[in-house]
Amino acid sequence: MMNIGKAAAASGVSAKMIRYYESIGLIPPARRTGSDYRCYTDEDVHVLRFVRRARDLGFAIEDITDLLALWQDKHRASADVKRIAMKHVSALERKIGELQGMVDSLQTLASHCHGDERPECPILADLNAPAGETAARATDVPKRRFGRR
Amino acid sequence: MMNIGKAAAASGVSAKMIRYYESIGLIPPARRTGSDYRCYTDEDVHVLRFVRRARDLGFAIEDITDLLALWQDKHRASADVKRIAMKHVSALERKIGELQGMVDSLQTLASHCHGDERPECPILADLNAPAGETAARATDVPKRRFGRR
DNA sequence: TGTTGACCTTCCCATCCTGTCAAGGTTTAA
DNA sequence: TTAAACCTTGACAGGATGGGAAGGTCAACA
Repeated sequence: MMNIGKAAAASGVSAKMIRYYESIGLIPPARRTGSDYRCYTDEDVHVLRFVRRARDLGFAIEDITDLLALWQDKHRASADVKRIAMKHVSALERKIGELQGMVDSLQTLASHCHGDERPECPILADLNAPAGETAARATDVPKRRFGRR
Repeated sequence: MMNIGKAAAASGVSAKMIRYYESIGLIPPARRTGSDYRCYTDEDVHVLRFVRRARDLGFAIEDITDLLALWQDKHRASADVKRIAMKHVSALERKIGELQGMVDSLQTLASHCHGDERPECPILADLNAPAGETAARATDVPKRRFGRR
């Protein structure tokens, strides 16, 4: 049995986030001591580490809820886990594609920019351009920018 | 001269966001009619389109502030523009690397997962693993997940 | 002229995850 | 006993965007 600070250090999840995960129901409410301190078992820490690792892999909280349930279900089908993972991989790849499209556009533009003290600049010229007439747009990706998750 | 709705349609920036950009000082306060309606010139719309395109390229509002200033500065040095753009490219590439690391880890794990009705699952086993002992971690990237920009 | 519907205004709330800070209670070690 | 190091809840911020409520304005049509 340990305090939230110990559990945070042991799991790699900050005390703040542990309380947050509890508040949104991702993890069950912690047991409390007489003075209302949360206390955690090694098993609780195990759960927190699971959550931490899943976050590091970029899973959304919602997915983690599902993964946790499967993790604790001894009769789960691995297909269910795999499906969640592969759906996430698709989302990641879509985002990578968006970002790569931005990189490509910018590099195309920058390659034509002198980058000296003169004011002429194809990068600004492109930003300037009425939609559709822009030079660099091999990869037409925009819309939602970074992950909203 | 047009209302905010027209300006939004003409620029591709929602009325909501036009007001927001004004509130944070990215664009100057719009002129108003007698009844306090904002009104915009074609030139104003031109600015909004510039902002829109820059957002599509993933630039943060802060960068766009700088780009707008350079755009309007006839004596700018193209090097200044290029520097902002390349800094942004670096940030994008770092993010791409992070996401790609997640994808690689997940695909490694998934490739060893039967994905059938049996419960054994290396994906869960990895999430389960005490930090450091995990199988898939050729690309050690995690930490900050999606773009916080 | 009156009504209707499509605009516009401001202000507040929510998202998503995380950090920081404040005010106050508890525990522990010196 | 006191000070340090914990813990508690609650509030606020941030980045960019959407949603909605309550109320004012304008244009077209009967």
